[in-house]
Amino acid sequence: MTTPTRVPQEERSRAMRARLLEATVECLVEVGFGRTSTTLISERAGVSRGAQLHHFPTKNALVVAAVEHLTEVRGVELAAAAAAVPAAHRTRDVLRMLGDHFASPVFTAALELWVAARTDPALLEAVEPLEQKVGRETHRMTVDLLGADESRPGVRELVQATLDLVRGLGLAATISDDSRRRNRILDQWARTLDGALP
Amino acid sequence: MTTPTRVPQEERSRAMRARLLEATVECLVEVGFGRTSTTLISERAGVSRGAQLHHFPTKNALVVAAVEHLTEVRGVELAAAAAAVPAAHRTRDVLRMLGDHFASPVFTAALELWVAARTDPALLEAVEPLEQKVGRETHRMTVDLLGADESRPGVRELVQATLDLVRGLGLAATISDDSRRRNRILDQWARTLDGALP
DNA sequence: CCACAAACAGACAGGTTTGACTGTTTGTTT
DNA sequence: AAACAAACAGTCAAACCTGTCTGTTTGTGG
Repeated sequence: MTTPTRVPQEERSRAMRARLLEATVECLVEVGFGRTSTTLISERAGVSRGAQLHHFPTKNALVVAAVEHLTEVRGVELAAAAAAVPAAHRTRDVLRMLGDHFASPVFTAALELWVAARTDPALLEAVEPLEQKVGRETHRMTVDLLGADESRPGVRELVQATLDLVRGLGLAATISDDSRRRNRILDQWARTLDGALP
Repeated sequence: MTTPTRVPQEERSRAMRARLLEATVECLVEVGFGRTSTTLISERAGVSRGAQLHHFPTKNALVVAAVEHLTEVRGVELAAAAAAVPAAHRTRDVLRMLGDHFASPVFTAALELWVAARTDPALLEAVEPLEQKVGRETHRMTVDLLGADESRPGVRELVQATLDLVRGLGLAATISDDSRRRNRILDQWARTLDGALP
């Protein structure tokens, strides 16, 4: 008796793909790349194996698409976080924001892909350019937020160091998330940076 | 007619285990944790599957032993590198030494285990304490090499930041090893550190 | 020299994973 | 409405991985 709600193919397809990509990222975070099987993903997404194979013929196709999706999400989250940084205590708060992002699940998922890609040429091909893109964008954003003058010698390197630092902190956070330690370090880094930059 | 060279059991056993552990680490570096199978390890080590299972009944036993072995190696390599740092340009050379270590294959292997351990309780139990130990030792060594005075406020955090920075640089190096970029960043950080520390 | 235990070798079963394949439903187009 | 294509469902074979098991060799203690 239910009216067979008509749903256009394109939308169905898009929803299905989105669910699969979301599930893939969730699996990466929760069980890691190694144990993330296509079966697990389809179960988690509530999608039949047939449908999954229809949209993503191989596991690699699915994972690569997930990489792209994740890059999108990371960009959006970063931009949102950047917009929320207040004007006062600029440096400190910018660093804390970066530290938080690089300790979040999206970064964890990216890390899993990053490490997996190291020994998987097909995956590397997808991961490397996107990661570079995110890296460049993050760098530009950070320079912007800090109001740093990159024409001065050493400034560019300090910003890069800052980003590599939060990456290192993010890595440490995946095993033992000690946000107090992280913030202490970042606060001190902020003071040092303020002394060295302008 | 060859004299059947008599080799005591203990030595044979030790050599066999060493070969297996070496092969395990090599596999971690070359194919990653995910694709590292017990079969692959035994092939690579030139050890029969039976012998392998005799010395390490389960895969986990083997990997855990490899973690311990790797920790040993990391400690030795770090100590050796530390001893080789010259007296002049202290800070710069110490940082470059750390940067090199965290971009070396031993770190790559440790990274694979680190990431895998995040979602593998049994592995985490073995990795976490050893990693903390290495972390503490590295910290102490760095403080020593830099002649830093940790009683001053902020100094401890700066040393921690330095170590997290090289960790982040090491992570970046696993995909695109750009040692020039790394050294530029570290050199600048050395200058900043020299200005901030004493 | 003999009995015993450790070290070693290789086959085998149970379980997973992947992607191919066949068949069914649903939307679109004419 | 009919023909067609896309979306979806579920089964299956091949490959692989792990750990058990049986059998053989080699060193060691009596």
